[in-house]
Amino acid sequence: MPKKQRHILVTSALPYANGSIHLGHLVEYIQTDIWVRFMKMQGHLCTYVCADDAHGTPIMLNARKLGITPEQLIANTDKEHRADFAEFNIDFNNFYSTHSDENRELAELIYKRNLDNGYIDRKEVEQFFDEKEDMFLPDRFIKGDCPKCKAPDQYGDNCEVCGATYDATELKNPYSVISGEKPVLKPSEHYFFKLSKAQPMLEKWTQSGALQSGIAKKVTEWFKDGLKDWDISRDAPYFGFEIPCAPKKYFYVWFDAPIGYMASFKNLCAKRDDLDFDAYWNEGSDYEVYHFIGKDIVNHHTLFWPAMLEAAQFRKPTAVNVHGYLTVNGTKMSKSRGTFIKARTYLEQLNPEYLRYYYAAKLSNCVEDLDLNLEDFAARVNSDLVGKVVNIASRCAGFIKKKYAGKLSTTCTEQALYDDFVKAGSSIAELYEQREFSTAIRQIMALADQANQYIDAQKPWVIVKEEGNEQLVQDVCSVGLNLFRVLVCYLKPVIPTLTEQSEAFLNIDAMHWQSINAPLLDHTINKFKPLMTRIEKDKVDAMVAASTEHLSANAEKEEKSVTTEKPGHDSNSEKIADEIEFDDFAKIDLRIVKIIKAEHVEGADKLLQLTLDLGDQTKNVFAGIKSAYQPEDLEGKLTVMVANLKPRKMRFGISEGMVLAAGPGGKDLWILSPDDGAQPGMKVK
RNA sequence: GGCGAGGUAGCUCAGCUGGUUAGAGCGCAGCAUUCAUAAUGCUGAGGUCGGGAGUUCAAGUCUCCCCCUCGCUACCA
Repeated sequence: MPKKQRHILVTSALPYANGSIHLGHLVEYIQTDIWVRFMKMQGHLCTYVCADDAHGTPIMLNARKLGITPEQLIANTDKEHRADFAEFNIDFNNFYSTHSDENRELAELIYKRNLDNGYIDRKEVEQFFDEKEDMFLPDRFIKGDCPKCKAPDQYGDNCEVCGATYDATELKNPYSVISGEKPVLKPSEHYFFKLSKAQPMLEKWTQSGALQSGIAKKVTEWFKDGLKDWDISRDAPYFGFEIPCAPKKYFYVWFDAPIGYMASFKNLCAKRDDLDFDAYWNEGSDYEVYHFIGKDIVNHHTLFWPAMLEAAQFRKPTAVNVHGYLTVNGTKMSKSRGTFIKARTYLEQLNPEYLRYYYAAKLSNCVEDLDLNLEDFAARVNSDLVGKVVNIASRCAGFIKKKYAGKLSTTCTEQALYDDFVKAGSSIAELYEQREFSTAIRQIMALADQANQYIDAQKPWVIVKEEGNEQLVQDVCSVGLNLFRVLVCYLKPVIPTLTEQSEAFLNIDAMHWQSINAPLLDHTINKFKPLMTRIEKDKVDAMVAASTEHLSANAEKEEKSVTTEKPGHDSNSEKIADEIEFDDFAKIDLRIVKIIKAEHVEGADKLLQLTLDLGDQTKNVFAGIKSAYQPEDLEGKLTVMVANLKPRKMRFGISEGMVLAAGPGGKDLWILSPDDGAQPGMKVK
């Protein structure tokens, strides 16, 4: 029965135009592409758009390094990305760029409406500035020593060694990655999107069923402390769009990136009569819009983006579908292990449909990570696709071709079996729609087993030897090929190329979901050619070898420290840290201080606020020692502090250093005290 | 430290609202078969369902505690 045709717009996250597509990216594009192909097979008007995310400082600087313009850089990347996607059969209806006229117009329009509706604020902020390069530095372009574990050369947002997150201004010995100079703090006026104003709407929308339950729950955490306004401007020089009426101020790349979804679609609408931009995007539209994204950008798509849309009187997404990360052989992708595999490296060795199938066989609608176990990958694909599915055609085709001139029987002798296969389609369709691909695949493979069992039970290779069985052999093999046709139809969203070749072999038109309702009878097929060959281990090995980068000893150590050891909690078993130079130690200015005031902090469970006398000055320090000390017990005591620790903004004020204490925590915590005679301000050395 | 997700056969994973001897595929062992790209079919071995306690007539499935993995987050200075 014909269902109502739905109008569906689907997007995958925009790949950044500063790097190559790798197998991690492909989880998302393959997941989305399968879903879209399925929807199209159902007869819906489903449109899949994407674009390169082309703006931002990294692109600007990388272009500069290569001695080309950012426009040239993104044009090169565009070409590369398109080629990779095309070979992986990612069938975008449009692949565009955020650096486009449509995107500029839409970004300006959305910004203007946001402004008119009172969602834009201006505030002065202090940021690191590279005086030599004459530019403000994003977090990733400032490095320094981790304020927590002191690991050198850490980025301005978080430490890859100990995992701490912090503001760039907290880094010790900061330097600009671009010039190497020490950055200075400089004020600048920034434009903010008032996310706080959208919070009531978001609290409702995020719990309305548009998100997976796990994601919806996580999002509620962000609401607890109130949403912070979002900085959407960057100062020149910046590769992006200038903000209207704000010279030298540019839209932050993350502001115009999601607008790129709309821009790509708008660009497509101009080329197609059957797509009306407004019908999809105007407030109150009952057409469907879905975003497929990874779990790393949930906040952008569940908070910023719907808020921007709401504040610009556009409709919000129907749903945001989040998937997990890819791991390879059970761990994070790693360059030194050769598991950071680029799309192109894969394509040089292996058939893209292998990967599409393997991902499909493991994807569900949950946010769980997906593991590409390379051994399992080969075993699974070889067994399922080559051994089971393709084998059905292969073992029947010969008889039909040789003995019956390629002609299938005029009747189906196993109508009940065939009908079972057709019936299974509704459950499989439901699973595809729900993005439960792994379950769908399992059901399809169970059918493939049944088909092989049927052929095995009939043994056409035996009966063919007896006189008078001509019709029976033809019937059995015709049933086999008809079952094969159903299987391939169900797999079509996953392995479109194999399906296409099968359609050519079966001599039929491109299949849609209803094509297999009745078996092929009295129909001539073409010669069978191997549809898919097995994955050879050498190819997988070659791919890993080609992906293996031999890192410098230093980088390798860094990578190791990320994946293995974490700081232990048991103080007694804590290993002595790596050896340091005296100079490293000398950087730490330890001083004797007198606690002249100690008090409780309103609203803090663990902190005490200490006022410390260093002789010639006093410092304010928040210390997490409330569990072990009463304020009155501390006042008047001498202790030791790190006096040159960079001040850190905490929830309750600025902390200008730290006092030293030992112990596992809780009540077992002891601050240090000097022997009698030490005076406040004395340097500890 | 808090929150979330997860820990089920060698591998990849199913197990809904608690209910008979815990499942599938792959791998492995044996048998059959040789139409098919060494493909297929049958049979079998393999798990104290992360650990412990509890609720219950009954727990992989519910509660509590603990351990491990992965995220996010913090009063981490």
